[in-house]
Amino acid sequence: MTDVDAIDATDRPSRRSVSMADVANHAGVSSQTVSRVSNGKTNVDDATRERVLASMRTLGYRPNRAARSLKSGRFKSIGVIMFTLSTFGNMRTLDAIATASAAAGYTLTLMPVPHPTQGAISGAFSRLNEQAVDGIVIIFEAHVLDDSDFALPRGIPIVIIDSDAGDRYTVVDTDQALGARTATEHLLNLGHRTVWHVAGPASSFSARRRLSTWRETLTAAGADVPEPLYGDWSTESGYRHGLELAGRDDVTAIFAANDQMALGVMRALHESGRSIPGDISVVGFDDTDESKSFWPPLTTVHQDFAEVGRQCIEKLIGEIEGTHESPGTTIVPTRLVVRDSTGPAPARS
Amino acid sequence: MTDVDAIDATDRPSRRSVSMADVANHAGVSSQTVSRVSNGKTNVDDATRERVLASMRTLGYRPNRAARSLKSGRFKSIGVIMFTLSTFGNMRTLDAIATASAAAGYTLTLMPVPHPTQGAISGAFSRLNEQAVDGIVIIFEAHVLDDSDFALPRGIPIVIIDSDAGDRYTVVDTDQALGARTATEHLLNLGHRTVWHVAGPASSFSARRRLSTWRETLTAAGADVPEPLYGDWSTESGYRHGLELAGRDDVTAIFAANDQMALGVMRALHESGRSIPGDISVVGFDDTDESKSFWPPLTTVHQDFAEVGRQCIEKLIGEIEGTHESPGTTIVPTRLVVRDSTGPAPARS
DNA sequence: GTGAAAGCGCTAACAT
DNA sequence: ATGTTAGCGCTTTCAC
Repeated sequence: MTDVDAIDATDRPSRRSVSMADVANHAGVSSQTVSRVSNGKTNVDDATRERVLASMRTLGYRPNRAARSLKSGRFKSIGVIMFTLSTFGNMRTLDAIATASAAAGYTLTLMPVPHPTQGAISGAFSRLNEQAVDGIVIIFEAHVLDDSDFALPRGIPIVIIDSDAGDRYTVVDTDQALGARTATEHLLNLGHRTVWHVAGPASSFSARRRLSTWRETLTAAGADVPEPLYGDWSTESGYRHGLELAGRDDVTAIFAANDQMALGVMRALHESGRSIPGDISVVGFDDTDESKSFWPPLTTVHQDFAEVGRQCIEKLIGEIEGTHESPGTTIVPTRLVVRDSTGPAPARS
Repeated sequence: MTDVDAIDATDRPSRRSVSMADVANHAGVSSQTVSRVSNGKTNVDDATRERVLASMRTLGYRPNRAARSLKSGRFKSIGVIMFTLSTFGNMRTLDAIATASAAAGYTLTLMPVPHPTQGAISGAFSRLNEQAVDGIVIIFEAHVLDDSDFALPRGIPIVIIDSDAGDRYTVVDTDQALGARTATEHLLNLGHRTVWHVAGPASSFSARRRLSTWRETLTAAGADVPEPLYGDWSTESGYRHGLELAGRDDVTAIFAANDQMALGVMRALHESGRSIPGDISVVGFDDTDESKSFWPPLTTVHQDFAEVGRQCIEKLIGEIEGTHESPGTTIVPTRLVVRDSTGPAPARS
C-alpha cells in the first residue's frame, strides 16, 4: 500500500525474485487473484486480468516452481538415470524421452552415473531419491540390477529400459530376439553355412540376448555354432575381431551386435583385401544414421528408439498419474534393413 | 507421542511423503534436530543422531527438495535448452555438461526445443523462465539469436555454446577457425591446388565459421576458391555432393564440414571408382568415434567437446555463485588428426 | 546440544 | 469476481 518500488532499490539486482505478493501489491489486488491469473483460471474479470498481467510484465514476475511443488506435492519432472549418453541408442532414447515428456508437460532431470561401480550406483540412487522428481527412467545394462542388492528408490514409479526385470518392474525394451533371429536367418537364407558373431560385452543384457538368439537360430537351422567373439561395442573391438576373421577362409558371414563393431569389422575386411559381400557378408544392429553410408551400405537391424522412449514415458506417466500399470515388459519390434553388405555365400572352393 | 505408525495405515501406500515432522515424532526429537542430522551438522549428540537416522530409515524419509529450495531460493539445478540431442557434438557436449554439473552438485534439467521455429523458441524460453533452475546453458545454432527479438530469460545467468554473441553473453565455443584453417592448409601443403568445401547449412554459426575460414585460407594461399556445396550435416547430403564432385576431374581435395558428410562423400567416391586418397583426399570435422574406422580412416579436425562442456559449467556456476564473469567468449582449441584419407595431390595429367 | 517460532511463495478451501 | 486464511516441509534465528 506504500512504496512498493522500494523493494528492489538496491544498486545491484536483488537475488530475491519477484513474488506473487509483489505483483498483487503493484496491481492492487490480492495475491490469490494473481494466482488465478497465473494459472489461467477463467473467473477473473478481464480488466483485472490485464492489470495483473501488466504488473507481472513490468515487475518481471516468474512463478516459483518450488513453492508450487511444495503445495501440490508434484514436481512435474521425471528423473533419468543412465551410465552414458555416448551411445547411439541411449542418445536416441533420451531424445525421444525428452520430447515425450515435454509434450506431457514434464521436465527431465538428468542423473548420469559415470562409473558403474556398485558405490556409484547406490550413490546415484540415493541422490536421485531426494531429487524433485515424480518418476524415474533407468537406462542401463541390466546386470547391475541382477547381481546386487542396492535398493532402487521406493515409493516412486520406475520404468526400466533394456532389462529383463519385467516381473519386478515396468520394463520397455526393443525386440532383441526378433532382430538377432532375423539377421541370422537372413544370412542363412543367403546360403551361408553358418554365421559368426561379434558380440557385445557379456555384461550387457541386450548383448547377451542377441548372442543367445543368434546361437538358438543357428542350432535350430542345424548349422554349426562358432565360438562368439566378444567386443565392447567399439569400432576398435570390431576391427580387432575382423582382422582375425578375415584370416580364416571358413568365414563367409558375420553378424555384429552393433553397427560400430560392424564398421570395424568391415574396415578390417577391406584392409585384408576381402570383398564385401563378395567374400564375406556383414550384418550390424541399430541402424544408425551413418550405417546407410558405410562402405558398403550396411545391412542392419533397425531399432525404433523413438518408440521405446515414447512407450517408456507413456507407461511412467501412467503410473505417476494413477492409471496404474503392473510390472510387465513392453516390447518394441525391430526389423531388418537389407542393404549392400550382405549377399549370397561365395561358391565353395 | 501416540500411534505414529498409523500414519500410513491405509491399504495402498499413501501419496503423502514422510516429512521431517514424522521423523521427529518417531524419534522423539524436534524437527529442528532432524534437519540438523539431515544436513550433516555437527552439533548433534551421537546417540540422538543415531536415533534420528534409524527413524529416517524405518520411515523411509526423503528430504523434500521443493521445500528446501523454497527456503533457500536455490534449486541447485541447471537448465539446458537445445534443438536436438541427435548430433554427435551436442550429445558429447551434453554428456560433459552432465558430468561437470553433477560433480558440482547440480542437477540438469533438459529443455528440448524440437522445432526451432520462432514460436517454439519463445515458448521454450518462457517455460524455461519458470523452471526451477539457477542458470541456463543454451546449445544451438546462433542465427536464431541474431535475427529475432525474442527475449532470453532475464535475471538468470546464461552461457551460450556455439555462437558469436560473446559481446552480449558468456559464450563457450570450439576454435572453428583454427580447425578449418588447419584442415585447409594440410591439404594445400600436400600439394593440392585448391580445396573444395562441402559446407554445413548456412543457418549454422559453426558451419558459416568453417566456411569463411576455409575461404580465407584459400585466398591467403593464392588458391582458387571453388563454389562451396551446402549440405545439411547428413551423410546423404555429403553423398549427393560427393557424387557431383566425383564427376569432375579438377577435384583432388575435399574438406567436409563434419565427419558424417565426409563419410557420405567417401561413399560417393568409392561408388564412382575414385581412390581415396590416391585420386582425391578427404578431410572431415569432429573426430567422431567412428571416423578412425571409416574406409579409409578419416583425417579430421578433433573437437574437444568434453572441454567445452566443462568450461561451460565452470563459467555458469561461477556466475550463479557470484564469482561473476562478464560477457566474453571462451575458445577451446581444435587439432587436426591426420589419418589415411589424405595424401599428396596426384600428378597432374 | 536441543527446541520453538517464523516464514519462504504458492494454492485449496472457504468466505464475501 | 475477488479476498482471507491456513499450511505444504524445510531452514534460519534465537532461545534455553
